[in-house]
Amino acid sequence: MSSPPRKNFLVKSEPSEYSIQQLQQDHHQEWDGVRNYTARNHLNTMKPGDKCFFYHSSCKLPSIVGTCRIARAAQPDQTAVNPKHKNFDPKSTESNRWVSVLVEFEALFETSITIKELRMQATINPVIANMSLLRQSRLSVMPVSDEEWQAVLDLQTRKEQGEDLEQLQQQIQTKEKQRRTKRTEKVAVTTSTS
DNA sequence: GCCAACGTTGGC
DNA sequence: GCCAACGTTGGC
Repeated sequence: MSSPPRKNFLVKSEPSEYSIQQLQQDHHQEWDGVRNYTARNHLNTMKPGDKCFFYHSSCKLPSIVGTCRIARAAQPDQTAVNPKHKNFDPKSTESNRWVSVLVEFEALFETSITIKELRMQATINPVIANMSLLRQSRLSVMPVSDEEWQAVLDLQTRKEQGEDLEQLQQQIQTKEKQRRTKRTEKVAVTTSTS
């Protein structure tokens, strides 16, 4: 019996709250405190072995900074029904509606991929452009397709090998601008000679 | 600190 | 079920 195909996700955390460096030290961490239905639904689809990009949000350089694995499927989020916990949800005390998963450290990227780089790449790569991270900026737990997963890893490898992802994009933009200018000039000439 | 893009709440 | 008001997220 073969195991179901691995799925990919992206989880966000403010590094001032909980960073990937902290996860690297802890090895495992209960991913609790998610209080959004869409994000929760994604938590519920997670299975042990699934992979996640770890994203640092609300910081100097918002970036995909590494990866982690799902170590345990979703179970009721105990912090939601604990009145003393900062993530206590008063409306959850009767029937806890929130869940948490257990994540396990996998890798810290040598070079992070910033949201800025992703947005630049999005203009030339439709796979990147379609990522939930760019389309639903407020979602904290989201699926990542195999294609998207690979595209980000490819970017990461290229950056690690010294390629300037923003520089490349600027060159392309300059070329496009030149093409547009040429076209405009051509039109201008055609118009003036007619 | 600003603001856009949402998600949630509650009156009707 | 609609929608206005309000709250939150997160990039900049």
